[in-house]
Amino acid sequence: MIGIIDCNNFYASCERNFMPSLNGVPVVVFSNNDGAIIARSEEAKELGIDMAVPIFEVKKLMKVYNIKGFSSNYTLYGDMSKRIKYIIRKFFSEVEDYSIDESFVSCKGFEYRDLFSYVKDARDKISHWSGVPVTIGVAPTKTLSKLANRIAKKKFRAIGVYIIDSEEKRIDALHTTDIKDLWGVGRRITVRLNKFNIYTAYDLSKVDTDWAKKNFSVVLQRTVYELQGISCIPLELVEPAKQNIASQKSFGIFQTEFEPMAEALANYTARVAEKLRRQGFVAGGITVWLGTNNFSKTDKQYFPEISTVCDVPTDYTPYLIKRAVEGLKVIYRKGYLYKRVGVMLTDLRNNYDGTQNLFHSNSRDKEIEIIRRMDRINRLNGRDTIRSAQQGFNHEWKMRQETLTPKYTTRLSDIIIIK
DNA sequence: TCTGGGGTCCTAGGACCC
DNA sequence: TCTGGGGTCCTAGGACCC
Repeated sequence: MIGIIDCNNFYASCERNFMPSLNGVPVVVFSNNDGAIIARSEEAKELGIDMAVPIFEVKKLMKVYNIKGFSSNYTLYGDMSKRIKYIIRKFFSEVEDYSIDESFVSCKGFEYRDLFSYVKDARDKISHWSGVPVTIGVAPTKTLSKLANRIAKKKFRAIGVYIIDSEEKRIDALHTTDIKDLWGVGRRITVRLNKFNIYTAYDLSKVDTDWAKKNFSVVLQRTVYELQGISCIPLELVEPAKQNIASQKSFGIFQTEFEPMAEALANYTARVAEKLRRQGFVAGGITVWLGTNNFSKTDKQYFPEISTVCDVPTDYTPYLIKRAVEGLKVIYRKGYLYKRVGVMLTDLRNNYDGTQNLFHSNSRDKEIEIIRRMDRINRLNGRDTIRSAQQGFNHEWKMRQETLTPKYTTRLSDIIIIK
């Protein structure tokens, strides 16, 4: 049996955890740049606030019902996630951290005790100790455990646990689930499946698995097997090495000129390079892209992209910034209203994999020393205390975050002392 | 006026190898 | 005049996830 532990309304619950006055009050969290809704408390859902709606469409509604809205605070959510996962490991020894707010756990070996009371106790303690309520679904496969979790949220909210442990419960869960709500079936596949008269998880569980592979893909074939109760998506207990690290952000206001965008790009590159070093990787390549506002019906659209290979795989920020800005120079055109710029470090490998380029002088040792000291100074004195000149100081492009809460758990200056 | 960001996996087709 | 078969690797694009 496999369990999925899912935090309820995670971002909204994190905000609420540090502001008890928000209990019982409708709360929403905005996407970066305060653009759209990405999390809602139960109360906000009941008031008809949908997921991914642009803020300007619900501004009125928010005012009328006094819905509290917050800019997303990923530093806070990331740290809360770490704490919750630490607690989860007190109750389950085999855990796959699946996303910021979800973990799959193995319930193998629990046949010898009362599975329900063990999971229920774990659920209550994880919720209580972390301050973020969680729900647990348990079933023979990952896909079915997701269904179980959904049922727990919809029908057994107060209990917070649902287990599919009989044929009867499996069939019932399949009948009451629409294919569009299935893990692994998105918008496109839903439309195509509907054309074959497949509307519920039950319909899909009845199709021939070879047919699913032939007409769709192995991905859908696996989903069909999993719905039938045959597990074929295993728990991944070891986190696979990252392949890419990327950063893109929308500008607070449209940009037209090269310089401010190069400045934004240099800053995003500095961020991904830090992340790269923290994880002990070097990057073999770098990709840069630009984009106009794809929602506009009247603006000219332009979404260029360029990929280059580093001379030597590296984690040296000044080099990466130089390459990124060179790339930007190639794809930038005057005359567009730009909405975002992005950068991705690709072809990641361990930094002890010391590939050397025959035609480059061996200056790597010096770079390592420089970057090590820079990271140390910035860690002690704050990010970007030492920065590349290209990163600038103006930052007129920076995203909107008008209702950002403090980084309660991670930044010294934000910790509130109660006397 | 105003619409997020960071990832992964799969597939088909082309280039290339012997 | 007539020109194979089996395989790998890479890339772009599509689809999905939270």
